[in-house]
Amino acid sequence: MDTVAPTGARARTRRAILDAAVSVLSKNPAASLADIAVAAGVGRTTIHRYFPERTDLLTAIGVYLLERIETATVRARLEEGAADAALERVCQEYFELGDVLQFAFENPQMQEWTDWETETEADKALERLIRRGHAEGTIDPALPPSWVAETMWALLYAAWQHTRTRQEPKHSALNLCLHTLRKTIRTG
Amino acid sequence: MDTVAPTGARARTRRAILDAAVSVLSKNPAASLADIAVAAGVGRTTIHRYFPERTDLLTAIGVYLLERIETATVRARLEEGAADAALERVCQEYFELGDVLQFAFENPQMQEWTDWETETEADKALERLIRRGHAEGTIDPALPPSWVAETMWALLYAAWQHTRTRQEPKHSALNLCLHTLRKTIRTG
DNA sequence: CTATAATGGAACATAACTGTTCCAGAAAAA
DNA sequence: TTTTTCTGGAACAGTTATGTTCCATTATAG
Repeated sequence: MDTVAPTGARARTRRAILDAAVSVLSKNPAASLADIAVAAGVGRTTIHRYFPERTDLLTAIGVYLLERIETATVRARLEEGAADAALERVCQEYFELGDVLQFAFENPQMQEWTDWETETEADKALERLIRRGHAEGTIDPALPPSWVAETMWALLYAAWQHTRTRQEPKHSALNLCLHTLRKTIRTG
Repeated sequence: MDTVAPTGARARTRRAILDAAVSVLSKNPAASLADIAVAAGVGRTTIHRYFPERTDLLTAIGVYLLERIETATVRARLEEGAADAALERVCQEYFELGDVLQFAFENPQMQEWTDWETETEADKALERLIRRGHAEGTIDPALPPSWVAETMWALLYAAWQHTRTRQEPKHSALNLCLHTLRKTIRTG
């Protein structure tokens, strides 16, 4: 029950709850804890054991998402190769986040639950990358770093949306996304 | 009290409720009717008079939004001039919708409240426009019409977001949006 | 095997929102 | 002014989600 020394079981159920919460809340932001409990295959009481109040769960989701974005960013190894290629790599990594993407977009209040506003490592790394692209000439210097980043997120959302409404396979949506991003950042 | 013959007052308060609802729900999709009533400067009872149940209000918002998008589309006069120029015009019109934009993005459930799925006149006109652009050569034929449309909406969202987080003035965000859209649809 | 940790479920209290009714007062129309 | 329409607020019942407590059961560790 302590927060310290999380045994295997505790860490596992905690994860299960968080994953289920993201999945359920991304489809219906107003879902109840009972809904989440069912999706997690867990008793509602158990959820309260891990997250005393609803807000505790929400803030935990916040840091969980940030972690996942963080690791995805690291995986893309932004410092290697040409900046535009690295940007495409990270775009692909983010695309794989799926649920997380949808959740973050459709729960703007997230920004209040956690320190979403304060710049994360991922944010900074991304900004560095784009500035490097500006210097290299592989990314249009007319586009501010923050705008490039926001555009990428927006295109990711559009791509995900595209797989949803149209029945299109994920890879073709991702291709459209990358193709569009490429044209967007191109110089000139 | 009848639905027919809406006197000036009735139409006015109805509008006030709808506007307040869009404004409030766009910031907090889980807001209560009491919150909306306060924002509208109206008693909660009055809301129930106009919209007996919550879902009635939500569906009404749905058609209201569709109407506003519809008129914005008409204003852009999509049939006139070059396709890419017309696309920029309609993008500007949509940008002006503000709240509506944010609301539509952050309430995906809207699609269940109303016939959001079924293609509207605006959707069809937009698709015709893009196909025309394909034929003219002013819009990249490699991009399916639905993707171009979704990209435009995504960029609009990004632009609006950009005015929010950064303090940037609206016009410069719109400029970035249009600039990016232009590059996106460019052939090649 | 035994002891501890972890879980699920029932039961309960509480709070919040929804939807309804009723009535008095304000606003508009006649 | 008189009449009709529209409105706000109070009061209420019903529903739902939340948060808590307790206990029996299962899994895990030692």
